[in-house]
Amino acid sequence: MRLVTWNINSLRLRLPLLARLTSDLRPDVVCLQETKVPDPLFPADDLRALGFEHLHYSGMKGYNGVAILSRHPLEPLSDLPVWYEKADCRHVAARVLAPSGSVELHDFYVPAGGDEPDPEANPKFAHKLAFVEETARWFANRPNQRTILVGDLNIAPLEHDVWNHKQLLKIVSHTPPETERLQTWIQSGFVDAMRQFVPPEEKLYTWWSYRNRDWKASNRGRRLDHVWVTPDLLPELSGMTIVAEARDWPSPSDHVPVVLDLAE
DNA sequence: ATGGTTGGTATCCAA
Repeated sequence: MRLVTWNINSLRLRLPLLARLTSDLRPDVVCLQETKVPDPLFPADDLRALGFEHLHYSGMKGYNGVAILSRHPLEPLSDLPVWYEKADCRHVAARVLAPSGSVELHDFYVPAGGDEPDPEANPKFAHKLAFVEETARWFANRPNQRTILVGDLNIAPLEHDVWNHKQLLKIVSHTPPETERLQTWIQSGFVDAMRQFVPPEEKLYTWWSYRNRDWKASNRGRRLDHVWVTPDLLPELSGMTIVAEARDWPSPSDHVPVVLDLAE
């Protein structure tokens, strides 16, 4: 099974890029974040035309929004918590009935957290910290088996998940309060699937800001997008690819797709 | 220290 996670930053605007990704890589399942489309306007017909017959999504006007697109049948998980008492379309989950064995799949879009890394002064940062605490607690209190958690978690946890560790310690996405909480979350039952393929001492990015004139030349990236799996799935992992060239596609997202291959 | 760009929606907010 080939799984992709991608913060697409407007699904409707980037449907042609999703079509390109689909024809280039033939994913079985695609998890999207920042779809920015309310459910009644979700482009389901376009996605079915790309081969994704099974769709599960949660979107709202203007912001956020997550979606799972699948060639295999989905059984949505309908009783998910409302994180931070805000129904703001940051989490969907479903059981994927793949021929190689079904898996439980969670697709997250964690709050970005604003600019000021102080929960007292910045309510967005307080929201982000609380969101990660709540999700960590929830996963710690349930059995996690054959489960995959993906998404834009908006935190780069390791030193080499950012272009300059020391400089970014005070920048939201790489501050200790965030990386510590992410650590607690992953320890609720997961392992970092991307780092199974690339050692922690190697730089690894999935996002490059729009604000750099030449993203490739400056290469000031961060690994904000993640793929976690429960340890029982480790023997089935067969490959991981960051589709960095997508950052140069016409009208790109600032995030690039991450591909995980699981054995047939 | 500052500003740089993009998308959705409405002329500003969020990232």
